Amino acid sequence: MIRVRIAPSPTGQMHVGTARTALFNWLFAKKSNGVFVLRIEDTDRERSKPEYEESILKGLNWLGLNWDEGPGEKSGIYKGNYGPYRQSERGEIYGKYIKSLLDSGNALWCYHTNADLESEKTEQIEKNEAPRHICSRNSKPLDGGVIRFQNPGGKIMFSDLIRGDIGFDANLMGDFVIAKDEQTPLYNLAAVIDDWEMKISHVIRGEDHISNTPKQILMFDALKIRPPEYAHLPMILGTDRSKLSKRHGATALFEYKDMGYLPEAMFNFLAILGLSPKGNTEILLKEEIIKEFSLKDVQKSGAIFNIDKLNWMNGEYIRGVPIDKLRKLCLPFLISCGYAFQNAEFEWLDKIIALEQPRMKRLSDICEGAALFMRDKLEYDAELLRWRDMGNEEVAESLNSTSNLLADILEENFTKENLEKIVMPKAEAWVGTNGKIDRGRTLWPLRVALSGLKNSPGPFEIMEILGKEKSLRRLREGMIMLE
RNA sequence: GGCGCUGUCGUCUAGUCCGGUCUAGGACACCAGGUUCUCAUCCUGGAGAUCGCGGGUUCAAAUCCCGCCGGCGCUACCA
Repeated sequence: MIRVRIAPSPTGQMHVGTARTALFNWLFAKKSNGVFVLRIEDTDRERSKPEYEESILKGLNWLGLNWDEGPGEKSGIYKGNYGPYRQSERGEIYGKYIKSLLDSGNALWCYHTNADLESEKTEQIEKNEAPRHICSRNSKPLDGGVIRFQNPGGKIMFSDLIRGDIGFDANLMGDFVIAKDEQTPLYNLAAVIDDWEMKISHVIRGEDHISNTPKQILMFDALKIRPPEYAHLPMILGTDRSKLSKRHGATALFEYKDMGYLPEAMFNFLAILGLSPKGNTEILLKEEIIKEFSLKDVQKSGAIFNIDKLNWMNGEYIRGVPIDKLRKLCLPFLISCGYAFQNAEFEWLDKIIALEQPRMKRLSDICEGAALFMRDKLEYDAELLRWRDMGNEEVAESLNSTSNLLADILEENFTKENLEKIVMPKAEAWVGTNGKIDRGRTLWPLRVALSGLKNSPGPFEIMEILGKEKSLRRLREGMIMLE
């Protein structure tokens, strides 16, 4: 039975790296009909915060990475997921193992002072040796103290599912600390115990854990239990190739949600970051991603988080969303930039959204797109109305004649098709000295007067949404600006 | 410093195990042309990688061997 886990520590907002690790674990589990477990590693009581745990659970939920078991009840806020395992609630289990390690002599109390340890370390570094502390039973018992693993030394080898054989010299690691006291294990011990207790078959985690692996294997051996398989994923990098961090921009999953990225796009993007799909397309359905997933195909080197590609991919996903659903997704963004809509206005809003859809890379782009329809008075430079070598009077004349044409159309016939049928013949009637039709003489001033923008959707689409009265008013205002 | 991981277009990668089919393929970004004015979408095309560097083996190396260099990670009573 394949059993995997994601074991984040709630010491910050959910990171995209954590999301990627979770995704790969989830994919591996789904692919092999296994079980995906969520374990909150909150043994560091100082830094762990409930709000960060919530960020993790919600983040997993947002991406659709549901976990398959947990000690708690299925809870409403996480859409029917179980409460997570928390290391802070498993002290008794750890205590049992720590005691057995102490009893068997595989671990012992160490009472060396920080100052002693520090000077020992400095000395070792000066001698170009690996910094490590080897502790013996002769240390003088004082208050405080920590529990150290009695490192038997030797060579440790393990076969990484992504990188192949990796070897370490255990003698270089010294007697590392495994617990603060008999109830409080540190990360490495807690992970070993939980992975065993939870029958985890494969540990799929970030590359930054490679050097923890030999220590964990040593403890598995001391406990006479079998270690899981390991797979270490490459890191997600910032543009300077260092581990993705805040100075590179957004690192929290929810920052991306708040910027208007769709979970489906994020899922797809994260899933192909560091590997490449077989076909020529990288836009893949969730089912296809699961079907194609294989740890063997995962790249070994770190991958830069390429925001350009995410933007493109998000745009692709936005284009695939049905309008009524896209409206629901856009509404919060519209509200946050100060636009409110009644239910009765949704039909009208939908037209705007449909128009902006091919232009959007992020949901937040809808604000800018909707602005030209929402504003009462457009503000732009009259210069913008001029097409090529046209003078102000020519532009005003163009606007005026178009305006006259439009005035004869009934309000209910203000549709893109109708408007086009009536205005286009005028636009095509103007032929330059070179014998070429110059539609721009009609269409450019018209579109600018309607939108106030250098770049915008077409004039007919805009007019359909604006309606007759508003459209004509904007043309008048344009003409006034030219005087 | 020590230990470990890693190195193909700007970026993500295919190819490396089993050397020739690789004048190195795809995706994003970029550039150009086309599609009713601009933008976006869409379509077509283009540019872009002496396969980190140096040796060696071979008729033949991105692919095998050796050396070097670079990048990153870990080096906590954090996880």
